[in-house]
Amino acid sequence: MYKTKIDNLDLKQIADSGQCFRWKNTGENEYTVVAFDRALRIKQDGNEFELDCDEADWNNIWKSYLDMDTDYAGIAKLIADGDDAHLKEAYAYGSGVRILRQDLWEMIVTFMISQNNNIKRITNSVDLLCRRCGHKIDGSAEGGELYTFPKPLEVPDEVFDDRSMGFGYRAPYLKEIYGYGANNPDWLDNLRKMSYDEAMESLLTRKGIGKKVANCICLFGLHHVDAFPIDTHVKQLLDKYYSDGFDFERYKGVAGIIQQYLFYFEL
DNA sequence: CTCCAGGGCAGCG
DNA sequence: CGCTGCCATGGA
Repeated sequence: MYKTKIDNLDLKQIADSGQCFRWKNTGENEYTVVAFDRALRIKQDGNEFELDCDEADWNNIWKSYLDMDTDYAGIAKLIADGDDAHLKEAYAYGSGVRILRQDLWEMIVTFMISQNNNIKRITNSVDLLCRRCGHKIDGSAEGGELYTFPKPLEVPDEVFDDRSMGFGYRAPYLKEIYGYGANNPDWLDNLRKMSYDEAMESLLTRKGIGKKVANCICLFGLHHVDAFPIDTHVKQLLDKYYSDGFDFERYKGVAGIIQQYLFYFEL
């Protein structure tokens, strides 16, 4: 058990913010998080957190995952000092939203599934995929068994042909990316070394990854915080509240986080 | 019944 | 280039 205080972090807000599809609400103010082939139970009481791990795991894994190295207080000040009334309202509503540093492969596959899809169906497909092709994580009996996210070579082709997975028309894209990942084992590490623009270019060469999905992968899987994914909701919100244009220049370097506040508020 | 969901692709002009 | 129709699927 590790205890710590964290500001600008709300488990429920993050769980509902549409960036992670494998968080489970396992109790009052308690979530079970699955990432990097591990599970972690987190309990929140205000800004006090109890994490079901030791201090070494916190320092080595979860501290980074929860984006403790980003200055969220500074972003709060940037918003407060500005004159964007709608953004201030959005921030007041979801100041506990963060951009998690999630597993890159999981983000690639998950956001390919997400295209022209809804969060409930995305969650269901991801869950079915993990259950069928991942392996069980130790000590995950209570609150349902937990599984790792299937890596390349861990998903047989027939899984993509199975209609009950709910992949719909995206199934061939997923089959292709799993094959590409298997044949190009250095791809993920190379992506991690690239700039935002380079990563976008590499991602866009894959079938089923367009501009929006590539931006989500850059933001959630590579932590390129300037990535600003524009989906149907963000497009609507930009039209509604920012018909004169959004001030990307002011929020350069944190635009992706701002986008997430706006997105979460719009939901 | 239609419309929509954290879109992208191919086929046009 | 931009525009359009289509893609599979379940819920509203």
